[in-house]
Amino acid sequence: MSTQKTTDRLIAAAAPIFAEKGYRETTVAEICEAADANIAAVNYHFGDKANLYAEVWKFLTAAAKAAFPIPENHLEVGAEQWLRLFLRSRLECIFCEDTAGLCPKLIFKEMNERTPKHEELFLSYLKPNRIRVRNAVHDFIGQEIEETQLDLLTQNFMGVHISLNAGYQKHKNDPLHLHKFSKFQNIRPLIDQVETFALGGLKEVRKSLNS
Amino acid sequence: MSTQKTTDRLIAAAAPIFAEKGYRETTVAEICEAADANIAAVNYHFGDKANLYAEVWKFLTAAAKAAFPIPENHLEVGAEQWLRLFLRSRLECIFCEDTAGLCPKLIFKEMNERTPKHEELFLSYLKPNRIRVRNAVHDFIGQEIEETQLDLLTQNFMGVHISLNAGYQKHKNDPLHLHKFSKFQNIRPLIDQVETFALGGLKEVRKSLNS
DNA sequence: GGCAGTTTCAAACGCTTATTTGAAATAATT
DNA sequence: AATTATTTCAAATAAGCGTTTGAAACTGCC
Repeated sequence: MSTQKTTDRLIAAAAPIFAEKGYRETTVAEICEAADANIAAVNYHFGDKANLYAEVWKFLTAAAKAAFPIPENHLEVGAEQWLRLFLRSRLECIFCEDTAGLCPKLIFKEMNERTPKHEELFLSYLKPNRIRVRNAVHDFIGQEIEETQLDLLTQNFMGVHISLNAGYQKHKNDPLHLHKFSKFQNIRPLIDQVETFALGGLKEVRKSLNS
Repeated sequence: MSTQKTTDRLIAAAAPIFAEKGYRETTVAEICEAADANIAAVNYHFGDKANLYAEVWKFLTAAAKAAFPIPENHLEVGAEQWLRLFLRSRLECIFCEDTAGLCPKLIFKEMNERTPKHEELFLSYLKPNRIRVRNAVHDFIGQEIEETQLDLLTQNFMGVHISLNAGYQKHKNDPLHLHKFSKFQNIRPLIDQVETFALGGLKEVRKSLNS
């Protein structure tokens, strides 16, 4: 039995389970078992399962932010540099194997599950970041561009790390070899390559908008 | 009451529901109601819910393939051209609004749900395509490249349409404006832009591998 | 030590949902 | 028309799971 308080044990135990299986497929029974707590502990301490889930989000997003910090926006370092920093930060987080690494997994699971807290989590944790990226992309393009086209481009840029996360998560039955991205391999050149791809895409679009 | 056979009505009714809500959140009760069939119809005709789900996959992947056909592989048209055709085919399918358009939605839902048929569906419908893309990307790069790097690049390329699909599916609470990609808008320039992004990324990586 | 407040516990409740059942209705076959 | 096979039906079954409950154990305070 750990010396932590029960609430902390529950959050810590729930995090990897929610990140692995998503909200719906995770049972409070298994969380309580993993936390060495009684079946009623979740409801007693958090009211219900959904509130615990929201606490896990708070916990993991904070962990990820602390582990891979980046400038608040692109104004100080410039659009291109900030986009690079953003992408690298996300990629390192995806491939890291400690608590912070659970954050992308959790987000990925939430992406196509409609949990009771979806709206709230989305607005609190995802939307602000997305707007920052959009602004940086806008600045990077540096010229007139349709709203829709800018949104599309932002989605494409974000998609680079999002889909990589997705592919990485399912490594067990991936037909390719993404599971080789492990701590046993030097991921630097891989991250470099992804950066090249993403920025290359942005540049090509910028170029096409000029002509 | 339709004149179709009950099995066909069940598949046709189940397709949009599974595509919208995923396997787990879909109940056989609502499928039967939508198909104007009795609650026991699914088990009688398909054995269980999972088998009906597999039939829906068969049905929708066939519909998508028929609606947006592409050459079997890149050997006839060349790697770059085939990759363009592949991407366009996928994008048009994502944005189309009839039955074929349900296929990407279904795939998207399956992506992070572990349904009883996951392995089987993955091997039958997803893996072969992925290998074709990988081969085309390999050819496009046209030089020595690490296995892992090639897989990564393939994932990046695939990710362009996958994440776009993801973003499009959740248009309702998307903080940006992806929901504007509707039939009321001319999607041609948007598809062009995505193509520019994806191919631009590939070219930049190819260039970097040369140096 | 005694007491109030807090936390833990095992059992039970209530709800949802996939599946089964056995009879009734319908279709096919002779 | 009669018999058999197939399909439909409403009700029942069974299992999973979030939540509640009320008693027991524990903690801090006087």
